[in-house]
Amino acid sequence: MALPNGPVTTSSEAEAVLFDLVDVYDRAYEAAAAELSLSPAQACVLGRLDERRGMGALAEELGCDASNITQIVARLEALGLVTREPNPQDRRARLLTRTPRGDEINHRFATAFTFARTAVGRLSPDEQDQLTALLRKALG
Amino acid sequence: MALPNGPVTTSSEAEAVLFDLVDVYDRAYEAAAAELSLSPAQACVLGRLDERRGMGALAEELGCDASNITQIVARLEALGLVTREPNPQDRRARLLTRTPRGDEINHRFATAFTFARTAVGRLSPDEQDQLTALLRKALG
DNA sequence: CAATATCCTTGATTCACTCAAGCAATAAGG
DNA sequence: CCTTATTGCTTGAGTGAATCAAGGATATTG
Repeated sequence: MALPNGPVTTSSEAEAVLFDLVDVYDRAYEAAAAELSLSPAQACVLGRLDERRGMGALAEELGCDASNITQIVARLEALGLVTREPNPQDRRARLLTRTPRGDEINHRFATAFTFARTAVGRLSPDEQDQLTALLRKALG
Repeated sequence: MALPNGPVTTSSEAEAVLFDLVDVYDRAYEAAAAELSLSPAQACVLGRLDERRGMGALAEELGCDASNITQIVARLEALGLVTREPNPQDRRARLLTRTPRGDEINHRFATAFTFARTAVGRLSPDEQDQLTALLRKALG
């Protein structure tokens, strides 16, 4: 498990609950990935291949170096979850696609990662709307 | 930057905002640590040494292997931010203490990590209470 | 068509993390 | 006491994520 990101000394209850939420979320994500023998990074990349796309696009979206993607995708490819085909339009580029097995694992991951669903499910529809509004405001 | 933990396909707006929050929080934490040339794990450990304590206590609280703590603390010690003194009561154990410089860096980190403070600060006191209550309920 | 920029990979390095082993010291049981 | 755990931490080996610097191949631009 990755160490939690916090807490810094919290000066309000709201901050403390915020930290708790993030911590529990992150751990749940990691645990769900682990159930499928994936690292969080692998689960993340796999989850972003609903449509085929290039490595560069992923790197930009995820805010990391392209070589990091190369390396993560190489492992996903070795696991048979992703293919990396040449792009006919541009032979420098590669197009990433989930294999059927990749689709299945991704789906199982989405099922295993219940945290967000469960948490939101504890709230009534009205409360869900309130929460959404409050978090949007807090995010600025 | 660590890759984000998500999104899984979100089925509700609330889930999507939740993911956003976690993502922005985690990135802000990492960025604040980076400002002080700390890794998130180092910032985390440093932040939990308000009182002197042993390695085992930390490992348990953080839910990781003791050897992980050994290694992170070794780096913090090499940076002069933490000392690892023998425990007079139990000579197997070590007592971790922040050095004055460790205190200063920790304080600067807490100052640099504005995200939670800022986010909560965008809400009125009433809204903060609502958010706290909603998140507590969502966390179950 | 030459210079430049883009897409990705490789190699080197650092750090986080885990597991298995082991050492040293304390605690427990005969 | 004195063996036998058990506890607290470290070491070593291994994996993976991440970054940076360099480079190869293809596109694009002047």
